[in-house]
Amino acid sequence: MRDGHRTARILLVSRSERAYHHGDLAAALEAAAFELVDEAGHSSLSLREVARRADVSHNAPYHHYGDRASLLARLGALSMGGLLDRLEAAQRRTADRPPTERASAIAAAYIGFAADNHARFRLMNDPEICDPRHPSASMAPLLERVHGMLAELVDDLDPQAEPAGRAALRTAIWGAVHGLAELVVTGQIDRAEVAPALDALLGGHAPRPADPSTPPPSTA
Amino acid sequence: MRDGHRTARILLVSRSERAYHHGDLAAALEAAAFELVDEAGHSSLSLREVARRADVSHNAPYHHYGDRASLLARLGALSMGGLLDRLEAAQRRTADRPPTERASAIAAAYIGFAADNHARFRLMNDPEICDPRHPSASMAPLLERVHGMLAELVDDLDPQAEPAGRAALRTAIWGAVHGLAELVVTGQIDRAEVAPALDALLGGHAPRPADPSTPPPSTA
DNA sequence: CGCGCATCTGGACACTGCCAACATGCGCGA
DNA sequence: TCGCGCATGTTGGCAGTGTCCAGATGCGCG
Repeated sequence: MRDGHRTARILLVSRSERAYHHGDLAAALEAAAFELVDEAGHSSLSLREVARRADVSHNAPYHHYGDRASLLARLGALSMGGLLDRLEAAQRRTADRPPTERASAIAAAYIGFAADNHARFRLMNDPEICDPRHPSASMAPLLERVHGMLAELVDDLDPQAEPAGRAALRTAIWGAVHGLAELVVTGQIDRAEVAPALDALLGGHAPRPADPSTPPPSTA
Repeated sequence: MRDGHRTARILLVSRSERAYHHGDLAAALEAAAFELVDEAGHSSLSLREVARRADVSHNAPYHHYGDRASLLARLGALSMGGLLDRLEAAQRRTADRPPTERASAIAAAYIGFAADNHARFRLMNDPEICDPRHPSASMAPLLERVHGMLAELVDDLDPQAEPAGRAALRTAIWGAVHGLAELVVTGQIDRAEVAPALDALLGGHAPRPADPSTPPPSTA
């Protein structure tokens, strides 16, 4: 440390040359954490490595997140937000198209997000991190909106079904879309197999498999 | 340690009163590991705790599994074996019934296993542990058999579809069943919602939701 | 100006996975 | 039958981790 004048000028700007207070450390931590998650999955994420990448001490994160689990829960909620953005974009893009096409577009968006964000998708579906049954789940309102979209969709697909049948159809479709996403993420099926399967399921015409109009979500 | 005669007689039988060689340590380690997995999920499993429960030194497991990942992979393969057992039992039980009923029974068995074994189901579906793309995946032959069952089933359900359609229907059904299981495991839907959804999906009559004829798999 | 408190720091502890070196005793060949 | 090799077990050690504690820093408000 102390070597005569001030402090050693290490390569570039080191922590010692920065203001003591960071400014927006929480965001920087989340960005660094997403970097790690995308690189190697959330199970190997280390709070200390996050702090290192944000160029702060190993204890700084504790002033923004009580513990590792809280950080991961936050990342999960952010990821769910990213998924929801894609779903709503697909919904808007097909607002004036027939229901089957809308259903296909939304399903493709769901699975596309999972395929583009393996690690985040697994993170937000890990019940040890984001358990919807937990009372303080910050994901609850987001899940609510996903459910809402699904309900609306199924109502459009089959307007004259009685309530019980609609509920059953809703969870069936949800399960199928979610399951296909999971199979892609775990590498059990190839992404190319998704569109035909969706076709078989919804009967309608699935949109082109690639979905370039919605870029992968940024960290923010 | 040394307190006069022999060695301290600690409560019950301690490691020091046991034969130096264990006999079947591998099995004991797997049993202890499954215990931990079932209690708190595989992410928090610690090799040292496994060794402690098997009453051996913290390094003994390394002579049976190269590292933590290998132990978990082994547990994953064992779990997959348990699932396969249930599926084949359901298949045998409905061998002479109509295809839709057989499909319902097998789907219910799949989801029932997941519901009864949350932690093991998650373990064997974690791509960081059991990646089917990995060449040395010991689960490959098991997955093969699951695929075989699925193929046979879909062929029975729709005998005169052309190959492409059958493949699509196969992954669609697989995805739906897998997705419903995942939704139950992550707590996003209740187990009771499964049967109606399967009904909506397969059209047929699903078997009773509970499935008492196949007890939960033992550790072995 | 000065005080409080959110923020950030280094140090410490218990725990972990894994490596290296040594101990034990079963099984097999001479 | 002996004794030697090697799988199986042991203790010890290292680096890395999550979390707690006590102190340093500096922004904002009286």
